[in-house]
Amino acid sequence: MAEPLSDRSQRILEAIIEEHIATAQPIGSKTLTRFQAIRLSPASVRNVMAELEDLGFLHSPHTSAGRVPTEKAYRYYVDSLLRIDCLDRERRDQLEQHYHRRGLQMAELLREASRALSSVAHYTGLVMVPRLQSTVFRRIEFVRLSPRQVLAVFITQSGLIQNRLIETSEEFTAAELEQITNYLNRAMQGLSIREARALILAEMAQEKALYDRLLQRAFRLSAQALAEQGDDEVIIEGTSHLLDQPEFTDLERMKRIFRAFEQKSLLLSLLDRGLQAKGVQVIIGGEIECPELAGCSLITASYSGPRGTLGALGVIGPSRMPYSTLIPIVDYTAGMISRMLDEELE
Amino acid sequence: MAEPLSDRSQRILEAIIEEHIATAQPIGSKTLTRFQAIRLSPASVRNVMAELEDLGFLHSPHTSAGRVPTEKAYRYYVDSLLRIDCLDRERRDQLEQHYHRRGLQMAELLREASRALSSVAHYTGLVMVPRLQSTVFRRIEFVRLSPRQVLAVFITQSGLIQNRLIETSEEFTAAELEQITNYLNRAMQGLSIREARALILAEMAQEKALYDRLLQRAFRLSAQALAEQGDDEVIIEGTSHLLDQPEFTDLERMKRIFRAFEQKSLLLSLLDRGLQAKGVQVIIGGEIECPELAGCSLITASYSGPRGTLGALGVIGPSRMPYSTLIPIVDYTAGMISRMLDEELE
DNA sequence: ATTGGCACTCCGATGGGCCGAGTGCCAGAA
DNA sequence: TTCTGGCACTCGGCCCATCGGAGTGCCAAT
Repeated sequence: MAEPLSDRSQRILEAIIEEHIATAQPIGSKTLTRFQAIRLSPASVRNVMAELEDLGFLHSPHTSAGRVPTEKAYRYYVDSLLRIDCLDRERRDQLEQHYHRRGLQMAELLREASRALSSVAHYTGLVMVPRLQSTVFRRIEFVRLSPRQVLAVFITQSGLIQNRLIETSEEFTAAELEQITNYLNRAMQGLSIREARALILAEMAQEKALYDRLLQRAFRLSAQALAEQGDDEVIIEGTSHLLDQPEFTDLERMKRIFRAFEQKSLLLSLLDRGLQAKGVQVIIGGEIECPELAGCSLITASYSGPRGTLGALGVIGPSRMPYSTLIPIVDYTAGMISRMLDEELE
Repeated sequence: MAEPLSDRSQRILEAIIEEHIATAQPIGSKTLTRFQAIRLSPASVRNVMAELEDLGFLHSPHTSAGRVPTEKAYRYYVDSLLRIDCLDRERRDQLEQHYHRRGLQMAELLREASRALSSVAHYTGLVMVPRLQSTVFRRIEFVRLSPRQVLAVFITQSGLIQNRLIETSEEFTAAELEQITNYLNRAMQGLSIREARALILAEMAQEKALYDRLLQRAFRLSAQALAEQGDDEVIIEGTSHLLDQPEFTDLERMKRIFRAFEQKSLLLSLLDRGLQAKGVQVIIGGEIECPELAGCSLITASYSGPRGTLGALGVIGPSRMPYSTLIPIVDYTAGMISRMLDEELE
């Protein structure tokens, strides 16, 4: 599996990849000789190219076209060749500008992040909204709206606020609600929403044993409040940038991609992978393991609040993407969001 | 301006429009003679067509192609020729299926509506989220999170729930917050959010006259809570259906449209127009008054909660759209949403 | 008023020929 | 052994000419 490419092969491969990323054209041997890094005749370059093709790094669309990098080449490039530039001043300023407005709610902040990503990167920005169920409970509050309607508001340690309208089968007085609120806030302190919910369901299972009628009702109420709820959890911005890519001439392919974008669960599972690793992650082409997104790559990074990882964000586009400029953008954005969440929540 | 088209001209115009909507092709005289409604020779049809072209209803892409309806033709068709079919059983069932899940929050309900519209109509669905500022205030509640953080939750008569995290410059005790809550709920009963905000700002202007220190702080707090806030107010679903339209071969045009979709404020102003009228409204081509959406049409209808109009929804796509099937779908969806909102909120 | 006929126009598909870019291979230079 | 210049070859893209079909406008006949 280990292919120790010679220094020369590496330089040529790198040049081909970068040139192809820039022009979207197949690259020929003569073009390459114009690079200073390559002081060789076209013929020599051709030999190397033939070799790289055998190794699976290049592909010829047809006999008399140049060569195009394969996904394997991009993988190798990202892993071994790429030196990640520091984010240049101009782009950094552009990114910063998006966050001037302070005091944004988390939801707005994340949307702004997606916009920032897409507009600075000129690619489609994705941001995964934190999964409520795995964040830590902080506070719950009930507001009585009418005899049979209660509004539950709960806040997580990471600052997510969620509210839920509950139709109750029995009435609660304001005083009862206050009692319930106090009890629950004590009982669920420090648990994740998921744990809190499990706790309540467990208690409810022993309901017969519960002599305290109020408690019984409290449990029922809070179970409803904490119920799993699949709100849409991926924010996509800048899909129109995809249309500017030359790859776009392939209509069918574009349709596939746009359809994939409408399946948020798909994107969610992709971003989920970015949650695992610490730094920036690059998923290339087939690694996405999703036929609709064939030929696409994804750059993701996770962001965190004061108490650990919250979610992931990134950009998506054709595999021929300027990894060296996009990686710092994604990285910086993730760091920035993390910082802003830290500040905002105590 | 009144052009009393002869019965024969009308029938021919109608046939051309419907055939063009179905096939996306220019229609020739011979094709038309295959319709039973038209018992004429191609030559006669040609005479009528020439006439219709002079009147501005038809357009020839070039000499030897058939004719294509102009926007004026679509306008005339929608206003005078179209008989709106009742929504057929199959489509109605499809729509109903989307709303099986009960107890949705309004935001989810609206998203589901957008999905339903797009998937049944095979067009792009738009739903405008109710404008908070113009809905009627029902209840406000403050929750103290930390010494300097207060969560404001307010609910409108129409059941919209909004929460806002407020950083306070001074501390509030729980008791103070409760007092403030009670006062505000009394003072703002029955006002729109906008009015409530105006009231508070007016009171604050006379701040010097306020001897009650608590009241003063209450005003400041609630002004922050009710501050205008431009959350994104249009839900778009099913953009990929646009890609299935034959018009899509015109790449530049599609790019324009997708870019327009990213400017939510644009769509908002369009849907706003739908708010004025009572029933279904059709906006055709140039009437949209927006160069990015040239050649597009929009079908909208308004939906309402128990206390009046809340927002608008609809579908958007190329002007060559099957108005007769889409209008009932939009109409039914608007009615359905209104009904569900009625039920849900008392 | 309607229709059949006819000449005309123009698009789009088809196919040949040419050009240029790029390749592989080989023999000779370094 | 490694590199390079040269050469024959391949193949896609472009230009152009041709041709058929669809549709039109107009006119004379019914």
